[in-house]
Amino acid sequence: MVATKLSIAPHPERTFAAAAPALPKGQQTRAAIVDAALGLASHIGLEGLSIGALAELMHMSKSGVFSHFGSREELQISVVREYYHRFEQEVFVPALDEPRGLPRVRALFANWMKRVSLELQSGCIFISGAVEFDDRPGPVRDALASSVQAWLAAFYRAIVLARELGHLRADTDERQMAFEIHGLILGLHYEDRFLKNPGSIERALLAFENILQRYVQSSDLAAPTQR
Amino acid sequence: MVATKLSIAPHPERTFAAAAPALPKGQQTRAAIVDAALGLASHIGLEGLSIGALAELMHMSKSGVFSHFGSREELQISVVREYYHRFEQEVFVPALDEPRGLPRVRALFANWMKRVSLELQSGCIFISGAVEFDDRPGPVRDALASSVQAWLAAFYRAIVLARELGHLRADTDERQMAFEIHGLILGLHYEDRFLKNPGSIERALLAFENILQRYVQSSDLAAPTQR
DNA sequence: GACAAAATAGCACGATCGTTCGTTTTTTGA
DNA sequence: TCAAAAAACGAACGATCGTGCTATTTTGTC
Repeated sequence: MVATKLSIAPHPERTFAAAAPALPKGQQTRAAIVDAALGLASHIGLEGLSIGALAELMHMSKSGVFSHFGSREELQISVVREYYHRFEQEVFVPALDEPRGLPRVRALFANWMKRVSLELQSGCIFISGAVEFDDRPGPVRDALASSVQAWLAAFYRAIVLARELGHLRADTDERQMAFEIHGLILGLHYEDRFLKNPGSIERALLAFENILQRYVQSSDLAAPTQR
Repeated sequence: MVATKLSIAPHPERTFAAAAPALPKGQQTRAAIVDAALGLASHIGLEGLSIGALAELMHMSKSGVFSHFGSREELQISVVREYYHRFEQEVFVPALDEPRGLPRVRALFANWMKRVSLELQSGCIFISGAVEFDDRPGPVRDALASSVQAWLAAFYRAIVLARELGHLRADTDERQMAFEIHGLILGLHYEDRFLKNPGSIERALLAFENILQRYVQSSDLAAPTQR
């Protein structure tokens, strides 16, 4: 069985429209709005997203922006979906080039780190959104949570594969390992972005190697990526 | 022997009990407002704090609440300070009863976990606040960041002490160890509170033991707390 | 119990928010 | 080219926000 895509299903109707790039004007500006909204939400959060500020940024009227979504919630959901799509393309897809098992786990983590490192200047809506919506049920929370779960499940599956291939110790608890790596990413985001602690990236990389040392078969401990 | 004043009340009493040393009425209601605001901010965040909602909760007028602080910012700062004070009393102070070194590090972590576990139902403003204010300079951010830094520095010092006492390996990187433990707490908060993943507390406890195993002198690896 | 001071209430302000509605402009397809 | 459809605009709404005023009530002190 081949892992092709993360399990979440984005826009099914978009797949066959790729041939003609002549998108209708509406979809075109809608995409531009979502793009701008994504940049805005990265800095001030999904809750901080305001249609007025977005309209000003787009040189449009409030109602012009609004009409593309019908509600603020729908705008937020569109932003979450777009963010997820980019995350998938930048982090998950390229790692499929690596052979299954430990190399792919390493690639997934490396891409994840690369993305988070870039986001230390703007912010990650998977993290800020989690805080904003952990107590607020609704469709935005659902979109956010299912996106994060899809990514974490993909990462988890890569770890399971690595154990099955004998790259990890047979008694490896894959959920435990995924938990520890996820925590390390969150620690990096917190300590660099909020506390402005220098050296956080290096600490996160080292923490990953430390975790690997505990779970990997000693014979298979491949050298970490050069730097 | 003359009855001496206990520094700490033997049993929790209502804040407005008659035994209080005659606080001026103003300070009294101010404290009650901060208490209510802390509860509110735990759920909806420091940014979600609104004076109107707070007034309704207190059965007071908006201006009555407002006059105690002079600005919303001052209210937020007061909440941060109160939260820090409680954190210090519940997590840091009790751990001083444990002997220096590894036992104290264990106690600090155990108290930290106990507190976070309780907060999984409400929320931790050191975490939500970090996301809300990571990009927003100002006095609220300063109060928040210095509070967090004070706590993390205290935890770091306990680790340094443990290494100096020979409880940890001589080559222990204390900042690295503190980073890894902090990340584990953040992972617990994220996965339990937002993703509602069961078993997160157990994973966090196990992650702590895993980290300890890496840094502790093998001869000094005291048994983890019974359960 | 009187009186100054402190605490609280009541009201209104300007600003911003998401949203609705009717109109005008632009795009689209035959 | 032209009419229908889609897109964008502009103004207004009700609500909520923090905040500044001036009264009114409550408190603490002789």
